[in-house]
Amino acid sequence: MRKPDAAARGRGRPRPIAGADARERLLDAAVTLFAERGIAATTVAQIAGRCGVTPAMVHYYFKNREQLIDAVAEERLSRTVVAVWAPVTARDKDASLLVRGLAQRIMQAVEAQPWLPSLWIREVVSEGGQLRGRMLQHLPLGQVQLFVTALVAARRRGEVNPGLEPRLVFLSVIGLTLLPLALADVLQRLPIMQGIGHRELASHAEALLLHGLSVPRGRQPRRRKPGGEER
Amino acid sequence: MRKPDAAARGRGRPRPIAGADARERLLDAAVTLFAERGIAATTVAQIAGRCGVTPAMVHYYFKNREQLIDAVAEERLSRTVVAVWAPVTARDKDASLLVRGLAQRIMQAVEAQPWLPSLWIREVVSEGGQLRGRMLQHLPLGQVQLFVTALVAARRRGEVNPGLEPRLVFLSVIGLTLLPLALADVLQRLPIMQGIGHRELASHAEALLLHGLSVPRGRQPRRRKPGGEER
Amino acid sequence: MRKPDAAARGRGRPRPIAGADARERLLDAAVTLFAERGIAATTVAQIAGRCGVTPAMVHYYFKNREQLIDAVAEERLSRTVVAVWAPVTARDKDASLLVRGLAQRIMQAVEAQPWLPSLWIREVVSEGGQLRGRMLQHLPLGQVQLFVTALVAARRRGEVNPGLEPRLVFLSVIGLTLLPLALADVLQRLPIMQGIGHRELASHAEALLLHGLSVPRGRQPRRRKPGGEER
Amino acid sequence: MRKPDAAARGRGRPRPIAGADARERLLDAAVTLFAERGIAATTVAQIAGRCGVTPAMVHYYFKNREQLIDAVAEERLSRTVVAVWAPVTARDKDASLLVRGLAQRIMQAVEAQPWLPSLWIREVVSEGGQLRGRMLQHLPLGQVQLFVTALVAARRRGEVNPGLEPRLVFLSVIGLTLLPLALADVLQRLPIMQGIGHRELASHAEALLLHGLSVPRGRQPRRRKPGGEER
DNA sequence: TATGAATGAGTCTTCATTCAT
DNA sequence: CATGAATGAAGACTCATTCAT
Repeated sequence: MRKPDAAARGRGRPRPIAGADARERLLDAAVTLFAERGIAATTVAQIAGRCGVTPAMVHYYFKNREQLIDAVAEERLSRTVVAVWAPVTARDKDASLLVRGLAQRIMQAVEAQPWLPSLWIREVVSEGGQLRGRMLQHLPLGQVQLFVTALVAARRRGEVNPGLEPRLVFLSVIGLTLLPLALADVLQRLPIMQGIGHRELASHAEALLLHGLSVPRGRQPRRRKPGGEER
Repeated sequence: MRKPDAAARGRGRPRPIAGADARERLLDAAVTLFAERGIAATTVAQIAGRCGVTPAMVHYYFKNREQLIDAVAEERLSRTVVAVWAPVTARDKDASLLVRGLAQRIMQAVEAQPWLPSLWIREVVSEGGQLRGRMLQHLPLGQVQLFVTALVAARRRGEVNPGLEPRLVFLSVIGLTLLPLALADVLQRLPIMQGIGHRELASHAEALLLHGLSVPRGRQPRRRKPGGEER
Repeated sequence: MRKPDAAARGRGRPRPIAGADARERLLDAAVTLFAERGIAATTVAQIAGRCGVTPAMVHYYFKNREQLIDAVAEERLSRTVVAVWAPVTARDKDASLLVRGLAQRIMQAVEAQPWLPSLWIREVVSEGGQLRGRMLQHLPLGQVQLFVTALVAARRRGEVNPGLEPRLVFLSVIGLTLLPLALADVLQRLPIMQGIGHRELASHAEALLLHGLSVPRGRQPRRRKPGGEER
Repeated sequence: MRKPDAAARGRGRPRPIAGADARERLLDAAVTLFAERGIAATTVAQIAGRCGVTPAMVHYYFKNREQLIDAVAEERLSRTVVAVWAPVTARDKDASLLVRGLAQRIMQAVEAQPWLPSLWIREVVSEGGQLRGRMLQHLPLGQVQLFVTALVAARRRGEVNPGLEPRLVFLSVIGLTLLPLALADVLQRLPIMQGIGHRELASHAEALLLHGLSVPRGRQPRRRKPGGEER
């Protein structure tokens, strides 16, 4: 257990494939382990072990544990976040399309980077998460702003449920996608949840989001009938 | 061994900071720190320090770090969870009321236990969370089952958006409440998010949930047209 | 060699004499080892080993290697320095007595603290010495100033070799005492140096200092005959 | 293996920083760093870095860290020592001239090799100094012997202060030159020591040494009164 | 109850050293 | 000559845990 190298060599695990980009492979191992057990609970030795190298190698490429985390934030998480938000432009007007697009890109990102939900939930969303600060700086604030602005406009035009707070919608999208996705593996183990996979999560979230976003009947412009809904 | 409280409470022994029993105060400190920085990043010494006692005392009361975590799960988290779910009974039929009730009780619980969102998000929802296993055993599965069953029935009666998966609804409630609440303190620091507090989060979530839960116009019973699910 | 404990226990070396002030014993071990091999070359484990305890104990008492060094500076070196300089008062006028007193107190200090010469030479005198900065703050500058002032006055009164720089005299004392003392153990191994011990070093230094300090004949006040001595 | 210089010198191979041979430049960097921070605190990488090469190059030229230190001793320190002692011959009889000569050559050596005082003080004089053993073997014992013998003779002839120990005189010279020189840079930072440079150190040391070496008045041959040694 | 002293097991980090290229 | 990649060994430091008092 002190030297997983010996154990790892010999098996079909990734071995020092000379020339292969060790740095990239270390980052992959790191991001996976960070998602699996949390950054705080992941040791440099574990990351190294996954790649069949010694802990010293990790320092060779990253100098610091801290800088390794930086690299994960910038070269893994950040890129994913950009990919999710980049398609949002000033020309997008339709609230439903915007929201559906965001949700779908998140689901796609998770398909390719299964570590995303757990890592985001634990290290960005949670108080004191180790990637919070790092991510705040790398957030595509411009796109988020566009997203919010478009929703505000649509709401003003009466195309969006007026009970919603436009600035919170993207958080709702995250809450309805990443959070259940982070729980996906436990769900599968629960007998009650049989048959629920990513596809089901996605369609549920989309149904809830899109209809929830739409304007309630009683609130239709011009056809408002009195009767206080939602408190 | 778990409860020297009763025995100790009666006497007038000298205590560093008069007040609640040491054991309870340690649990409070633990749950707070666990929420603030995560279980893995919290040392026994930090917990002890918060109560003005030595780490040895923590072992006196809990024997183990593991057992301390157990105690937090059972005597803090579990109770809160029960309080949230207990009111769900077999008699509840109205889906809206069920969902609204759940959401409101979650918000109330957070008001009293501010550590809830962070702790739940990081240690229960996240993969490998240290409270996952412990919570699964303490989940009021009976109530959850009632909740799901009621939704299934309501959906069958055409009172619920058929695009939704009844078994996922309670997850959606969590995703729309605890996740944004866990981010509340960061939001306050963002200029764009000025004016968003618990109240706004609650009303946004409720608006989204309740309307999202309702039946879309085109889907009203009696006017059901076959096929045509979203994707 | 990894665990000197086992080896050390059993022998007549200082063993965890319960109750005995471990902190003091650690400081003693530290100062000795620092003198023997230099601060940079002394590991925390070596210091602990000398006292028959684990390296963790060193951190228990000193938190840091750095703070251990601080403690050595303040609680060992500094005190010795004070003892050497404290007797200098504003009432001392006689240059010879001043210099002889300083030299003698240094020799006495070395008798009681054999680590003094090596430690001072390497860690205070040498460029980048680890005790330089720390000692500068703890130097009894007041006394040094008195010493210099007295010499300046005596020189002005014609009682001191005018070729000397009063501000450098105390450095000369150090150079003539601590430096040879630091070499004492090598000297003893050289056949040519047989019979030279502390006593001989002291009397040699004193003879050189006191006569060197005195006024050369050709420079006696009132009897000055021309003829440029000392360049 | 020691000298690829000759072979390399002829060619026009690409060098990071054109100039002296890499090996010589590494030695220069090493001796400088050794003086600045001590041998123990100097890493091979630091030495390499100063020359713009990789640590591996240091091993190419010196095989070992130990052998690098050897080379510094032999090819830097030793040469300087020889230069200082070489001029001492069996024909020198005058004690003053001998001592003054030694002192002056030391000062000259320091002018050309500023690393000398610190390196000598820390690594030769100090107990356990890393150059002690190496220097003992390279000391020009013959010349030292001549020096001592001449002083013994002069003392016997009544030309030298009889309170001195002839074998210790050269140590006194070192103590009065190298030790203050090692402190020179600190002194400059002290306001009290303003205006004290190498020149002042030299003249002070010479004044102290030469007069200290001379015969005290009361001790002049022919006027010796018995008894009455200092102390 | 409560603590101070003590430790073993680990974690991060540094560094001299090697080696294929 | 020269380097980048890689490592073993060690060193500082942390922490949960124990135990005598």
